[in-house]
Amino acid sequence: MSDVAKYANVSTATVSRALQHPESVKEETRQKVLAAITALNYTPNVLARQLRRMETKTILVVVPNIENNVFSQLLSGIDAVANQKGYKVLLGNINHKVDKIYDYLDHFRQRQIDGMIMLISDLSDHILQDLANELPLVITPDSSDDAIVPTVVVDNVGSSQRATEHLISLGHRRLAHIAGPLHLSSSKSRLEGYRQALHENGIRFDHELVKAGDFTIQAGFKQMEQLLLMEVPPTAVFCASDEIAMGAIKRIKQHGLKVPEDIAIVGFDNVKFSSIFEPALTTMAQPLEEMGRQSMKVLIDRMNGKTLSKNHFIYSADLIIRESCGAHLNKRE
Amino acid sequence: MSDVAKYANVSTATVSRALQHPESVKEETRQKVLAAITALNYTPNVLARQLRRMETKTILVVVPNIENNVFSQLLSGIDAVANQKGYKVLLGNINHKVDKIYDYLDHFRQRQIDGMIMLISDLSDHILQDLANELPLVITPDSSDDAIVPTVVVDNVGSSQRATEHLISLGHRRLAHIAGPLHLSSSKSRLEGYRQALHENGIRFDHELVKAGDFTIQAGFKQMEQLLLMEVPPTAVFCASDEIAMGAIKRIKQHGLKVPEDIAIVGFDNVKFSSIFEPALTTMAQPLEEMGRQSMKVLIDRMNGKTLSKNHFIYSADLIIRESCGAHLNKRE
DNA sequence: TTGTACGCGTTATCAT
DNA sequence: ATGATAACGCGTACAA
Repeated sequence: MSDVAKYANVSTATVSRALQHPESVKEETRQKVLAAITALNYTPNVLARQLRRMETKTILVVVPNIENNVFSQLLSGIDAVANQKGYKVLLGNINHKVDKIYDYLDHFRQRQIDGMIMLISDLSDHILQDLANELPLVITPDSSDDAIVPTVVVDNVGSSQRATEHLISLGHRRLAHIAGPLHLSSSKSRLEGYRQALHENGIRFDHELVKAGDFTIQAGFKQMEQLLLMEVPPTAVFCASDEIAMGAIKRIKQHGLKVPEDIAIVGFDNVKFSSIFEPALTTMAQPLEEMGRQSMKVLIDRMNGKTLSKNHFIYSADLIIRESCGAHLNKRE
Repeated sequence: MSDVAKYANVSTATVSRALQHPESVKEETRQKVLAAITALNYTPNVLARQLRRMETKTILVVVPNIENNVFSQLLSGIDAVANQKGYKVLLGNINHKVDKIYDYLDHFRQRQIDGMIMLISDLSDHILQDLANELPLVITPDSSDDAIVPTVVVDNVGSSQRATEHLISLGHRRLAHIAGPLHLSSSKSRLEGYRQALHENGIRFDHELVKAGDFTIQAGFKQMEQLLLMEVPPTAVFCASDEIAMGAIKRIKQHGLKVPEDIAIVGFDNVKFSSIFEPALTTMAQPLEEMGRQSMKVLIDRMNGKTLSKNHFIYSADLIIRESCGAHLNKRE
């Protein structure tokens, strides 16, 4: 930079200004500086700038597992607006080991990041709160409703209620639910939506018909097995994720039954493969990429010190009717 | 840091030494410093350290599209060893827009990254070469064989040959190939493997039986359509990716034919969903996570200035036999 | 073994 | 509108 200054016959301060606050510099000198810069092929040292400004223009995204399509879609949205706004995104794949979050927290303590988006909610509320007091933080897509931390979520209760009601409208009265890990609030909310749908339609809630595991294919397979063992198995199952739904369907087929003829299924997420699965999954589509974008936008506002009028952004999921629910067949009476 | 120094009655230099070169400091003073550090709850400012050392301990991973399971698996492996070795990984999702790579190159010019792993090979060889001269660079999993840049790849030719030979061994003589984008060397190599398998088994290579698109389900669907239109359609298809295979199978079913009875299919990648697809995909499994790990290891060596005896690391893919190839049925004669 | 002092490349403050 | 200078926090050459 001092070379540039010399070459342009100005001080380093002016060079800096020409780049940072072009309006505060005479057009003529600005041109001189610019010329010098290209002549010497100078690029600013961002490290020094960061040290001076105490900011990194970098955010950290903590993700439970990149290989899950849900998270990669969110990540994709986050990355898109981050780039557009000049932020870099640091990947924090904790691979389901919650403890690893603490390692990443050091990044912040050492001022290596300006903010953070968490794609996981396993942390207790007060830890999150402490964190949020220290640095700009946004949580998505799973968060308890009463969090004071800004969140971007889908209306899990309402969406699940609609999914369940769709099955009810198809004539089902004996509906099961395969939930995700019940310590996650999204799982709890989806269960709650299922329960409300039953309630409003005068169907008794039965504990036996609710199984919980994690969000994987394997869990769906295993929980469905339990359901099939019942004296009177359900005629429809609302699954808390598409992967669960796929696992469940696989198990049903193995049992010699058909989906949706014998048992109807609705999933959640609208994961990429849900449309080519057989039968194609009826599912609740979360606008994941959009939610990722919004998370980043909220975070940026936060980092810029804007006090937001709104802290929680709630999206609604779309019911995508395909084959696994049986809506395309004759309705039952 | 100066606070720590004061608290411990030493100079800042000693504090620094106590942390960087513990052996060059008396045990007693080291303890004093450590005590002061915990007492004041001091954490070093990494930015300043980086400025001083001119290194960031950060690498950039350029990925064509995070939502693709192949890349997220690689990323997962990269991230794992990066963390372990104290590196941060910056995500560069270019979303198939090759031009965006140039934006990321600025990160390097501005010394924001120490090295780079590219999960894409669309760049011409000499651009890559130029890049590699400027900074540590590793390319995976798609790269031309003659690249001077370090690469971590799968043996595409050999693997594809084995995949094709598997179909031949099942009695097929009229085999088609649906390739990926032919400007990618991995696509070219897979086509070459297919060709060699035919050649070595005395089967004439027929241009008509080779279709190319990209690696997506949609492409597989579309290319299979062409194949089905032929007067004598193939009895087996080797697909350059699992997604292509899924699309192709979908089209075949729509046509009223069965897989593998009427047409046998082999895919490539062993993507997560390939095992629950119906029929379950026979495919070539790349050790993607391991390849990601290896890429990061090679990059670290590079960044440490080690001259590697070996620049190209070639993994072999495993043939995973499931249902889509028909091996579980009676063999044809 | 430890302290002094400089420099890494910027940017902000204060003068001019 | 511009220049001189201090400061960001650390690591290291040199001196002691």
